[in-house]
Amino acid sequence: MSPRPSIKDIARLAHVTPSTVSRALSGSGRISEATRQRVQTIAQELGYTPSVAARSLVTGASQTFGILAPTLSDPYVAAVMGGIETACLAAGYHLVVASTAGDPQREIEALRVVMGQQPDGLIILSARAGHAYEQVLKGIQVPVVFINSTQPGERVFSIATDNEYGGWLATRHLLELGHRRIAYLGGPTAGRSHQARAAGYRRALQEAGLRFDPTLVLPGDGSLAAGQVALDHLLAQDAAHRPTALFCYNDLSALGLLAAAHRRGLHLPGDLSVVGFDNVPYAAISLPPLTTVDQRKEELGRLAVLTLLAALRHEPVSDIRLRGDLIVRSSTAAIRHD
Amino acid sequence: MSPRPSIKDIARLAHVTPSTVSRALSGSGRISEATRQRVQTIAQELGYTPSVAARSLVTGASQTFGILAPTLSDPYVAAVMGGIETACLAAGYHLVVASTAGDPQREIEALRVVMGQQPDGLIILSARAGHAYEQVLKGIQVPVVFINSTQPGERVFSIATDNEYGGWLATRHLLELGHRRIAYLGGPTAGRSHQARAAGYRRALQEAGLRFDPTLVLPGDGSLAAGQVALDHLLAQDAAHRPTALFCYNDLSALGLLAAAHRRGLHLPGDLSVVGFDNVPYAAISLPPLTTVDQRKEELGRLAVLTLLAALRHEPVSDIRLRGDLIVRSSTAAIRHD
DNA sequence: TTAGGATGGGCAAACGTTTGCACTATCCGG
DNA sequence: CCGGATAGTGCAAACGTTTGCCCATCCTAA
Repeated sequence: MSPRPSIKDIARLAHVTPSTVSRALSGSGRISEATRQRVQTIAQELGYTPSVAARSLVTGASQTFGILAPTLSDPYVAAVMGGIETACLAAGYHLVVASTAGDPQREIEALRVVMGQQPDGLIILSARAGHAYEQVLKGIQVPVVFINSTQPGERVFSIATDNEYGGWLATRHLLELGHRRIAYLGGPTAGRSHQARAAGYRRALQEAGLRFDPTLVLPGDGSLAAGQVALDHLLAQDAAHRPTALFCYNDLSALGLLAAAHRRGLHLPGDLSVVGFDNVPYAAISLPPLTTVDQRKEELGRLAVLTLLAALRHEPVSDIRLRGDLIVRSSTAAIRHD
Repeated sequence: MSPRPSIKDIARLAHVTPSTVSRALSGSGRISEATRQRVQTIAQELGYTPSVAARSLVTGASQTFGILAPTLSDPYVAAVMGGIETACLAAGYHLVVASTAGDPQREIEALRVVMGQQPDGLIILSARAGHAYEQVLKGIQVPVVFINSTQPGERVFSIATDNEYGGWLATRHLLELGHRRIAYLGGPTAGRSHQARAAGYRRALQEAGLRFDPTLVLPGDGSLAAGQVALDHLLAQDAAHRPTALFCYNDLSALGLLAAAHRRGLHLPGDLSVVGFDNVPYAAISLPPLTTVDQRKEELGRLAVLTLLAALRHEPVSDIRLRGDLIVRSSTAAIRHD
């Protein structure tokens, strides 16, 4: 097993110096066509691949982006990663990933690990930013982009779903179907995304000339269980007062509610129209398939990479709010007039 | 924005040479306690992080594993990645990932990209191995481990779910519930995994003293649609002959069948017990929740890393077949005796 | 006192690449 | 026929680290 061929091996075989080989391979500099051909052929035959280590040592750029994510096994994260990966490959960048498991201690550790690779940029996926990052980020010289969270700092950018718009979109859809008593099942109360979605919900109601009724806002935490609890809550109300439609903070709680509704013999969307948020894979095959707001996850990832790329070229870049699309399925229907 | 501090900067401040700094930081070599302290303090203050590029250039090891996956957005891949990532971080290794999109052309490209980082090992997740990899793999000096597929070669290993066992497990569960007419909804006919699961199914039947009935094997391809088609197929048979239980190649087709069954008014598990394979996240919340064979995905990833680590230490390693667990939920029930 | 070992640290080479500079032909115009 | 531009290539330094080897210094024991 011979050691990997280096630029010197090629040089020897081609009867030129290493510098000529470098130029011939990179295409930069003035090189005769003949030499270029010869060198490239030999490189091919030897199965030469340049040493990134050596290259980045001298150029100072690693052609690598670092990714920090709470976990890789979550479908949402996975989808964003997919978008990141595709865009990176296209731009000739590599990806170094580390997961933080949501553990603040490991966040620091993961950041250290990733930075060790000297990435040219950093992408951070983290539900709750702040805290740990705040200080550490100051010591970082490369551009950073947060996905669906923000953080102040220079050379720090943000790509996020427009949650307010999404909430508005979902609610307007229900309004257009004729619903007037529309409830909102909330998410983690401290979360920005929950508040933004709630704000969109309220704006839509207001634009429709409806008064906001606080009793129609159900507490939740975005879990499956939250959906089931919420259903109990709804059924406890007397039928006359019961909302005819429900916008859920996310698909997970909406799906939990769907399952519970099914067990309780509630007919959807006849008895209740439900809209989720996220468009998780399962929403397409639930019973009934769930109307939801798609968080263009791949696009989030793609834009993050593009932002990094632009920042590296010192082009002016600004934060991006991405508007999702409403995916209408069968969990919503026009209100019954009976 | 000053350039990252190097070992030389520390050396200057500590009034020692770079070599001493290196030794003090790495803990190797004979260094006085006082010097070590001083150097480490200064390194800390400067926020020094070693240049992996320079280090791997001289040591020849990059402390990096390369991952090749068809995509990152698939939940199955994501789960395996999670296991890989955790194990890597624990071992102090980095992760460089590239996705192949299942495109043979891009597979080569991705492999080239990943190898460019000079990883110390390679993990390949690819449903269908062979083809593209066969030749390229020969030129690779580092150990390689395939997950859920195999490939001959030296320093090439394999970690795979024991599909035969899984098929046997699922079928035996149904047998223990009293079922005697048990159908199997197949997967992609060319796939090894499909054939192994089918083999397990047959072995279980045989052990129970039942004759294998080819008409109980339904063609499929592992898609949602396949499950729906399969249900039509089942309902077309006259009730007396209809199987009372069904083992599906994977959860996806099982879920497709569940949804179709629901639409057709079939009562599960009363009219039909269904077992899937994979334990996708959604299986836990389907209607009814799906009994399935768990593919210990995180464990697959973890073992892949461990195998690589062992191979790098030149310890003897062998391929691993991993046995999944049966997750009993509500889509299976004892046969009705009526 | 002195030889010998131990201890602490410096020197310099090496890893594989890139790139500014210098150098030699060759070519062109005058 | 000569001067200068230009094309093609070589030289050597530099990137940040690790590590084998050597050199002081100091301690210990005979």
